[in-house]
Amino acid sequence: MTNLDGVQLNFVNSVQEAEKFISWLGERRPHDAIAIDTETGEFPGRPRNDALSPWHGRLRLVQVGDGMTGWSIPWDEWAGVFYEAMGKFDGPIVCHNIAFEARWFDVQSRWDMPWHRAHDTMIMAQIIDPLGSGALKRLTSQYIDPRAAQLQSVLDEELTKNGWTWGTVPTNFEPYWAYGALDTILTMRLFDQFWEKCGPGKPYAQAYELEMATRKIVTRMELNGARIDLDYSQKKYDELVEYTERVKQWGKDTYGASITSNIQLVKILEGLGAEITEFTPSGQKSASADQIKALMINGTPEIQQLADVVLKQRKADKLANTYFKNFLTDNVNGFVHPSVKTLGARTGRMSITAPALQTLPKGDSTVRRAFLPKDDDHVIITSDLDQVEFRMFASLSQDPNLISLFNLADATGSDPFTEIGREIYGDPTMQKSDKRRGLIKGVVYGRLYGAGVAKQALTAGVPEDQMRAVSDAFDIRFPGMTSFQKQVEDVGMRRLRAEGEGYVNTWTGRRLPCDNDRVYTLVNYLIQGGAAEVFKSNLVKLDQADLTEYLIVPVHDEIVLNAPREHAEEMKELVRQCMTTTEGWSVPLTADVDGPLENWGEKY
DNA sequence: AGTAAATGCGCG
DNA sequence: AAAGCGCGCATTTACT
Repeated sequence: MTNLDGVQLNFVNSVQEAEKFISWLGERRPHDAIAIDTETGEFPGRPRNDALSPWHGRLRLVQVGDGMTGWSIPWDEWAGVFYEAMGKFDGPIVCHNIAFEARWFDVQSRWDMPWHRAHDTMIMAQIIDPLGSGALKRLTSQYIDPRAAQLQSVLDEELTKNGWTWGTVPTNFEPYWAYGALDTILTMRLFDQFWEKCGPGKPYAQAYELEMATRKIVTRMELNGARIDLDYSQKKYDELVEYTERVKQWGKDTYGASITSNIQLVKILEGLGAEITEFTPSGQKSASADQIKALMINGTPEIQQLADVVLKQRKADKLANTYFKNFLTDNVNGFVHPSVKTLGARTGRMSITAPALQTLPKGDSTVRRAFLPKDDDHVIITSDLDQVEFRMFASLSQDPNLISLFNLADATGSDPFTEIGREIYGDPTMQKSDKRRGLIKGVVYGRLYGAGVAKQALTAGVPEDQMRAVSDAFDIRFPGMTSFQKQVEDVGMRRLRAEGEGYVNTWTGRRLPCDNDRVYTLVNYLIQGGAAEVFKSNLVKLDQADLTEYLIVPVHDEIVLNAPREHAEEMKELVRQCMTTTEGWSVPLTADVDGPLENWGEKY
């Protein structure tokens, strides 16, 4: 813990102050690094949320600082000083949440983030503590000086008192610019501490390098955006809303209650003689799709009709309001620019919001059809990793039989699950369409997620005895799977007892902790987290192949991209190579490529 | 009135 | 001995 005694906060609002700032910038300092931050706001009268979007809001302050001194520069009046300073400065630049700053500079300035010498203390914090909040305020209280939060509180009170927002507070209001300037100092203090764990030769060096490279690429994807067919989206939205409204009214007219209220729906169904057998986590009678589907099999004709209508209504509502509505409201000139957290999940997976492009329905093409290439000269191509988690699991388990079956499948171009099925059932004629393949997948993914045989049977929709037989056969044929799981859990338990926390380290050295009462989840974390890092490494390879400008969106183990119409086939081959990993694993981590497509939905 | 929790459902 | 992992979004209901 350090403290903030003696720090200096400055405001650039004159030629003299500007000269002092430029002179200060030339001084020597630890790491020769500076921190950069921005304050942004909505345009007066516009929605508050605009303050966070470089396409809707405006830059208000840009701040530069080191461990002891911070400068706030009002953007409208003194941007020139910032450009001059950045023209001279060639040392490391540290930000807290660099993606935010980089987007604003990209959209609203003629300065671009020099990623090759840039750092992010939020990424460092999330690697060091995957479960902690990355918020600067909290990190400052924990690592630097709890008093720093007070300045923020003063500012919050002043904003309220004066009726100001982030868009209307005067840039020369001292608590505002001082708060901004202090953030650079706090960022640099965090950097000093975190560098001890993330810098070259330190435990998290490889993980940090991978994350910074990923952040650069993914930020470019956010800026690229995804082109939306607005006419189609509007037409579908209108159709679907018209349908849902009509059905809801029918429910009211027929049953005098709302079929979109689950409580009321359960009452209606029971009134018709239905028996509810499913329950929610809190013990209430459930109106889930599974329950309703069961009623469609067992119920009276009237129950069946209602069940059918409810499921159709839910589907239409989901498509209209979760997808098409957001495409229409979120787009900027026909492109949606999603927000991607590159360390969104505790395992190191990414998560995407506004809109949630990782959750588009894949059962049919209705929603994905709305995603177009960026212009007429391009087409869409996509590339998916092949069973990446299972392949990593096989590789880590070092089970020779499992590994050789993957190699056999790859050599003959067949399906790994089918090869395993032939082995398990002793039936070399088994085909991919065989129903028993589902049980094989159930056992594999059940184990990857830590499910018991009962749950595996439930998911696969077969009797438990049948699933247990398959599971037992797995243990006999591939004993390495269970022994690997046991080993991971044993290490986790030992660490929990010795260090107070169970955890695994992925292949880059990243540390992934579990909840104390769920040590069994570590197997999944190791696989899921390791696969996320493999995928991120593939993004780096795509970047090194100069394909970043074509990238659209990452979906866990899939990348979607534009390809020049005339060179789609060459690009497919290049992408396939970048998405394939053969070094470092006993089973090749292969990838498939699809396209050329006129829209994302053509694949479905 | 605004926030949180519960519920349900979309994805890998 | 047994344990389904990780997310985001919309709506309804419960609570302050």
